[in-house]
Amino acid sequence: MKFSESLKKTSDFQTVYKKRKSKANKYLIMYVHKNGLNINRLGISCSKKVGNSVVRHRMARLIRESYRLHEEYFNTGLDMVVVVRPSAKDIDYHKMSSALMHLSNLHHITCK
RNA sequence: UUAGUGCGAAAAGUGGUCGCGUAUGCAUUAUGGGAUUCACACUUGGUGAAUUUUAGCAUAUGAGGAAAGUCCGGGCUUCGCAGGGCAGGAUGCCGGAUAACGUCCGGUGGAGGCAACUCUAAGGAAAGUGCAACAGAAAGUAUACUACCAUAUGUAUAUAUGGAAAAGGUGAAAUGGCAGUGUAAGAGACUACCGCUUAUCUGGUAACAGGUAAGGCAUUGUAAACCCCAUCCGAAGCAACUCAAAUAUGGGUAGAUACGGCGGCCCGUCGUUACUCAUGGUAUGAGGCUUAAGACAAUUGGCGACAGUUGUAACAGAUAGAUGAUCACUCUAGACAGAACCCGGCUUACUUCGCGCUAAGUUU
RNA sequence: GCAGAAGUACUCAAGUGGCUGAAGAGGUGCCCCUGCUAAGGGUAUAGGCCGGGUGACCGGUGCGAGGGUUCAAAUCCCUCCUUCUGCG
Repeated sequence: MKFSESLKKTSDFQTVYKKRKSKANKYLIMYVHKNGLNINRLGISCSKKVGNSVVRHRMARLIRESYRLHEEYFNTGLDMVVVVRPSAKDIDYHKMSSALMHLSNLHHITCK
């Protein structure tokens, strides 16, 4: 990913959560927080309620792939945390991608 | 064909486009990629040159049979260590395999199944201690409620004394089983068969099996109760541990009344520098990290687990954690499920296929 | 990844082989108190699930699940499941 990194520290996750700026739909919850840098940082959270390790890993891959293919549409300077909800465990890439872009539009962080 | 039982194999495939980890190579002052223009051959597209822009590009390779549960065993690392014992824990028919095991293989006894076959914590209760509720006369030193027999009293019922432990009843379990002899009634009191115990013979490495003789039945069950006997075990775990080590702490040297804050200014007061050494081992980085008691094939030995020899290919190694997305085609339409130091097992989850064997039915 | 603990009525829980037919507390039901409610006091039955009975009640099963040892298991042993905790 050219303009982005992953969000790694637990404290980074906590700062994003504490802003309490969240939007949600049936499959995902998204938290957004301005980080003051010129890159985006993406964090993915997927609890054990969603499924076993194979399912959780697949969810993370789908979100990362959808973000990568739509990367140029996003504004820069953002920390994002995407939480996967249990109803998302059976969906395919197209639904996941549309769900992610839907939340991004709700947050007004896309530039096109 | 149906039902069952044992063993083995695989874990969708092919191609295009975009994307990720690792290794190697070439680059990081024009090598490679992208874009534009021109030329060549020309169906998409390819090759060469120039300009411009960018930091990468090319090749190879990349999750499992259970990677899972963490139930056992071992390697490895650190700590401890002259040697031994106690405590604690584990195992427990016999023989073997193995680095080791609670695993595996081959046997013995027992249990289940018509059978193929499967299961089996299977040492010791005459070393000692504990426990056995309720019921029952009595639960381990045995004992006598009903009922039986004899004698005495008595018409009889019944009462007292004695005999005996077969029948009834209780219980999970009642002091060998069954038949006969015997007797007042009975009893291993005696006899045959079976069981048990002891001694002994034969076969077997052994567990054990088979036979002979004697005893005359004592010696209930429980050791997944304590325990006894035999064998084994030091503890912790890659978040182990090793190396480098910012900051910090302490010391030394240099430097200067320099700079900043308080203040109108001076005085005063507070804070601040550079280099170097030591301590300690945090943030962070690197190692540990993948070639190993390894896999596959052939062959030799062995009933087998397995061992020996030869040959072949030798590439996951991430660190908030890499295998994905999408399009097309094919088929049987794809279950359970993701490495985290590494191996050997066990257990659990689960899809499909093949082969052998057993029973019943049908056909020839 | 490694190491450890727990699971019993609706809730908190006692119970370490046998009168558990499951103690105790909270909660629930009824009554008193009050004009009404809360608080307080008194009292009673059943305790989950299945089957039978008009009913009182009766039978079976049940201590996370499944096996085993034992005459007998919530308790002892084994294998799974779920929840929680610690280690940077």
